This record gives sequence, structure tokens and C-alpha cells, in this order.
Amino acid sequence: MSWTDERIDQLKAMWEKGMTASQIAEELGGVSRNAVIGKAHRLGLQSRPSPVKSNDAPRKKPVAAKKPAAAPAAKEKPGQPAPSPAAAPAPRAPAAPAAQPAPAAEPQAPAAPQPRIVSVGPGGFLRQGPGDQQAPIPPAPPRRLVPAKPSPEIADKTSLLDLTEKICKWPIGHPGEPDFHFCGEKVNPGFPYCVEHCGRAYQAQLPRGTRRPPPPMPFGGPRVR
DNA sequence: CCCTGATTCGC
DNA sequence: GCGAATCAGG
Repeated sequence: MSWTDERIDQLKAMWEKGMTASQIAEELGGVSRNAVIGKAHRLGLQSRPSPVKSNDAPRKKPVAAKKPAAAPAAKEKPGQPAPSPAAAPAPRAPAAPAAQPAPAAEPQAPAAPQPRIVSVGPGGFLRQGPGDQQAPIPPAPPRRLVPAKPSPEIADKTSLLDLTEKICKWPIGHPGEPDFHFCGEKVNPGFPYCVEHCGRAYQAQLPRGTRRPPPPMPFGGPRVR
């Protein structure tokens, strides 16, 4: 497999999302964990908490002992000041959950580079571009979006057994959850999902530079494996 | 042992 | 640029 733009995007997104190299490799498929790590580094992605961090463990161990190294090029890193302070995690002032009517007009971020969008996989497993994935989700807002079912049962849910060629198979929720079910709408002829969900599942890769109103990615949160 | 990421270096 | 081999810490 080669590193297409899409795959690189996914790699970035996943990497920054905190997935391990193994997970990413598995998800992308066709690449090894090492490949992912190697690529990540080449991309300049920085290692998050890496288990192995020798402060100044002298790297004098030429691993090349086994392979016939032709010319042992001495690779000494010249003085490298102290570039560490990458991005200090700005203490996010917890957005006061209290009614904070968002300012009417949020000035669009001046720099909105990185067009590109990938797509949202079923179940909310995201696949998106670097432009927006910052979503800091941390202070779980007292959200309570679940429309508490009026009836004790989820009677009208579409279960796995109810799936046919004609109904939308878009998963609602996550497998394993009590109310996990499927959309159940009429499918968009020729697709496994209804029209609405087709829109989610198949986001056309618009030509670069095209403006792109990022869809309100409902960040429900993919399950961490 | 398993896992993790980091690094090196032949290709 | 790529990634296997290797290192090294948890």
C-alpha cells in the first residue's frame, strides 16, 4: 500500500486522536505498525507520551551491526537548542456550562487551511481532515441528548434482524449498547443507506480549494478499542 | 512475555 | 520516502 493523501489524513487524525500505532496500522490496513510510526515521524507528527524516552541515553548503539553497513556515516546532531515547547496545552477554561448563548456571529477562524475532509464512517467512527479535528471534547458538558424513550422499550428500533436490502443500515449508537439499532429508513436505491446517511457515508472528495462548510460533525465519540 | 513509540539505515 | 529491524521503557 502506498501513502495516499487520504491515508495520510487518516493517519494524522488517528495519531492525534491518541490511537496507538498498532491501532492505526490495523485501521488503515496494509501497513505495519512500524510503517505507521515511521510515516508519522516523517510527517513531523510528534510522539505523544512515548513509553521510551531516554533523556540523554547516549545513542551509541549502532543498530546496524547486523547489516553490512557500507559507510558508517557519523550522524551527529549539531547543536539543537531546545525546541521542545511544542504546544503547551493551554488550560482550557472550562466553557461554563451555564447558559452561555454563543455569540451570534463567531468570526470564522482566519486561518482555515487544510481543506480536505474524509468522511464519517458509520457509527460515528470519524474519518476527517486535520482542519477540524481539534475538537477538545474534554469537559463533558452536561449533555443529555438522549431523548429518553417514552416507552420503556425501544420497541420501534430497527434491529439487526430487521435489515433488508431496502432499509438503511446506518447504525445508531454503538454496538453493544442497549439501544443500539439501525436507521431503518428507506434506502437510497442502490445504496445501503438512506439518502440522508448516504450523504454522510459518501462525502465526495471535492476538488481542493473548493469551499467546504464542514458538516457539524456530531462527535459522539468513537469507541476506543 | 506483552505492549508502546523511537531510531536507524538499507532499500 | 519507505518500513523492517532493532532498541528501550512500561
